[in-house]
Amino acid sequence: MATKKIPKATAKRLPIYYRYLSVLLSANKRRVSSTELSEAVQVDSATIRRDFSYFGELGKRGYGYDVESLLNFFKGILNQDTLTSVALVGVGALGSALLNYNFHQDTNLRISAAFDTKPELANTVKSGIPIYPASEMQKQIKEQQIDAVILTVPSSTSQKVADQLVSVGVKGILNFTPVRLSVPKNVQVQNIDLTNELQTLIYFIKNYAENNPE
Amino acid sequence: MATKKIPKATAKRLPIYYRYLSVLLSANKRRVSSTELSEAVQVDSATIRRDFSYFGELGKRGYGYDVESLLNFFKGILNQDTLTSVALVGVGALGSALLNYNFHQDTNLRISAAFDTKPELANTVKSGIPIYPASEMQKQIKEQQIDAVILTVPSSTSQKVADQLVSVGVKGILNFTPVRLSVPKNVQVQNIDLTNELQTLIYFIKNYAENNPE
DNA sequence: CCTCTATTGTGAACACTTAAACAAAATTAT
DNA sequence: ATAATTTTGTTTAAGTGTTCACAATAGAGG
Repeated sequence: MATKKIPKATAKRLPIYYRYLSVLLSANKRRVSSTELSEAVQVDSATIRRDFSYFGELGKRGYGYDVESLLNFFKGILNQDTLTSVALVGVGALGSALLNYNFHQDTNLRISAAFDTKPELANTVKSGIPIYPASEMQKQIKEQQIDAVILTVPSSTSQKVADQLVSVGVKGILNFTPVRLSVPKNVQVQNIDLTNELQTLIYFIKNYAENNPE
Repeated sequence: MATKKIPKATAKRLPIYYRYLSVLLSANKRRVSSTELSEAVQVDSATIRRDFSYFGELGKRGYGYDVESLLNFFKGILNQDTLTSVALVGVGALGSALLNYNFHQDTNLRISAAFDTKPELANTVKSGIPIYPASEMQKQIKEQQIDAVILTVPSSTSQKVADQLVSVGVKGILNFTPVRLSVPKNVQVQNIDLTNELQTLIYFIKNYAENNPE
């Protein structure tokens, strides 16, 4: 394991830091303090320093952090020095939008294959990504050694598809279906439930008017 | 304010409970225990009981919870007894997919208007939702008294658009752009950063693999 | 009726997360 | 060179969230 146990809350903020550091580097900023970072990413400066400290002493007292070396450090932590290929399963409206989404612009991530059951989509190319028939899903995922998949199939089939993916070695699923997938403990699931997010937002509007959650 | 202070973590789980209770009711289940719920939604049963207890004593000892009355109770809590209209700003690939997404199927939420700067989209209808030119955004939002907005514009304009929305009384933004919006404290922002989610998933795969297949 | 069983609701312990505060250390100014 | 300033890294404390464990209690079965 590359690093020792980083708190989950910290891990979830790493991409936020990474992105903002890229912005700073593009703007030719040499150094940055935790206070400056704090304003931009809206995380308390003490939390930022604490987060960084899990990885060692990355800054200099009285100076701050060197943008370029910090960015390079996180590049390693976030596996951004090698290209990671992911697959997308379910080329409906949302799936198509994600095929078109430029993950590769900000990160060293790309969707290298998509799968769908609709015969008319089989063996076509969308946003530069080949779409294979569902029947080839397991074979392709094994061959391409893909271990992360974006799941945008209908809810009714999501558990079945997840089982198939797990059986060919997929280790992580970005699950856009509202179903709470049941998978082995060594498989990571990240849920993005759009309806829930919207419902939660409305709830917060009505009930937390004074505060600023998240 | 409808309810006393509900912990944020609890609030975020309410839509999950709500959805599963709907499923149970459709399946004509009369009663459910926290243990059963726990398996379905993958939240510890004690956590479920604690969550419910913030709203009072909703269950019966030795029996569990009555599905229908619990569902109706949460329906009120989650403002599901009245229709809530939201707007969508930015009809690109992702915006279009969300216009097509059937929020109204599971919830009493619908997108009632969309806005975009592209002249060719102005005054057209997509997935049954009217698209207005950006110039009419503030007027329409005021007139329709919309207080929640889905933001799917390019990053470069997101803060500017957010400011415009806030100035006409928008109280909540579901922000799909990677920019951390700066808004007054009484405005809620819920961020969905697709790149971050994918990056975090990859990080978890590499660093939190427990290697305990079931 | 009484006994047995199931399951809640919650006090208390534990775990995780955030943030205040400040000594230590490096930079910057004089 | 020295003093003033800045800003880190970390100690400590407070705040949030989760889970255990069990008394309290409702329902079911004699």
